[in-house]
Amino acid sequence: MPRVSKEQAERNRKTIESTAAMLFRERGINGVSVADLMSAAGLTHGGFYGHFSSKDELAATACSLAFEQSVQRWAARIEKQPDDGAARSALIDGYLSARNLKDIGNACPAMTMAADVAREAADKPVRAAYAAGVADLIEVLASVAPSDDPAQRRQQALVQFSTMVGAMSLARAMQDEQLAGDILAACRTALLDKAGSPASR
Amino acid sequence: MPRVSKEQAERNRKTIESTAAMLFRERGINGVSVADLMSAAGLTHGGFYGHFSSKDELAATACSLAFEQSVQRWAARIEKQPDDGAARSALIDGYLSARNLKDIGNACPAMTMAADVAREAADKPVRAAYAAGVADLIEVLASVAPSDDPAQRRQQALVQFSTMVGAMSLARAMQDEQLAGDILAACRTALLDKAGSPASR
DNA sequence: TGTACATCAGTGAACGCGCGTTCACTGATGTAC
DNA sequence: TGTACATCAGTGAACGCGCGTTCACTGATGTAC
Repeated sequence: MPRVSKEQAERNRKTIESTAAMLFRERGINGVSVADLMSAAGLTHGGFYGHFSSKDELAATACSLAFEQSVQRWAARIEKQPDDGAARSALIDGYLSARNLKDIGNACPAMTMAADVAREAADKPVRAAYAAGVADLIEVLASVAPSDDPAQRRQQALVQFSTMVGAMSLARAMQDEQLAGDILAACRTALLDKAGSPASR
Repeated sequence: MPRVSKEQAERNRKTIESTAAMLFRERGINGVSVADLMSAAGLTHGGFYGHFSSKDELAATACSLAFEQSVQRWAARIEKQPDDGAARSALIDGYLSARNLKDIGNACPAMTMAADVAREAADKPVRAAYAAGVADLIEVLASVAPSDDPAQRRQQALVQFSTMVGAMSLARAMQDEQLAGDILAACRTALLDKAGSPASR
């Protein structure tokens, strides 16, 4: 059983990272023990420290990975749309969907990890990873914002992103309540109205 | 030292509740141990179970208390304003202030406790307390929303509240970063522009 | 009002448990010849 | 290519620690007379 090939070891490391990226979003960093995580990755807990020096280090790596996946998913979605207005609508619809609510493990880490990160010490590596990830997502959002002025596009992206993150945070805490659906629907309507360009609607 | 008067015991209970309402917002429910909490309240941990049957029960009570305080603070602020537009501006400015960011223990529980609550089991008492609290805050917000139609006022309140909660969640996770200030400023500008009635500006 | 005693709010040691992390060990992998 | 052996990825028991909760105890409070 022990001593696996270098290729397999590297695959195991990637599995641990992507498993962590999902579980940390679903249950929070402190809600997933190293033993839970390794078991979900099909390994035993002792091997963890052969790949990472601490759980904190993995938290930062997993956070970066989650943001990277989100950025790529957004970029792919934008590319499929005919123009910026349609791209904005697609991003908003995808973000505020009920499907996204039920699949927290793959949802936007800016929303799922905000509280975890806020309560970590300022020098913990996960904080830097989170801040960089948020900046990246905002940049993507700004790249398709309606204004012609770059500074104003960024303002629009900041507001739109805040609304999206807040709506999902609130909706998730309600869960089966009807209020969750109301929040998502109201924000979807408001953001689409404001974000849609004439060309896209 | 032991056996304190009934009045003192009741005061101790209130102290535990209000201390929990602050600490749970600051550090999260799981980030505060019963011993931490009781010590902050000037007592020892063993006495806790004379007041509450479990930490879960206190979490619900503390959550309700935090929302109650927020609702009352909002109501008091609204009463001081000449009209609904000014009231909206005052609420938005207060919510998205840097002062609020630095005083998480007294900040809006909808934002500080969202992730904690979302990860609790659906039948935990804190979830019901949170959902009820959010509904209350939204009602207050809707009572001063700009539209004449009640249904539309509620939509406006849902969107505005989502933006406020999202902006603070993101800003808090950034902390000393400049991006935190940018987010708050952008949302303040956007919400005030949209929310301000002609009478108030 | 004063005395005797039952009550019970608060104390602090102790419980079982799960956490992050360490470490001696195992045996397939990778390498030297 | 085949053999001998060093390496090291993964295992699982063990560590110290802090958690939520329990409980025997203490002594001021509250009450019966």
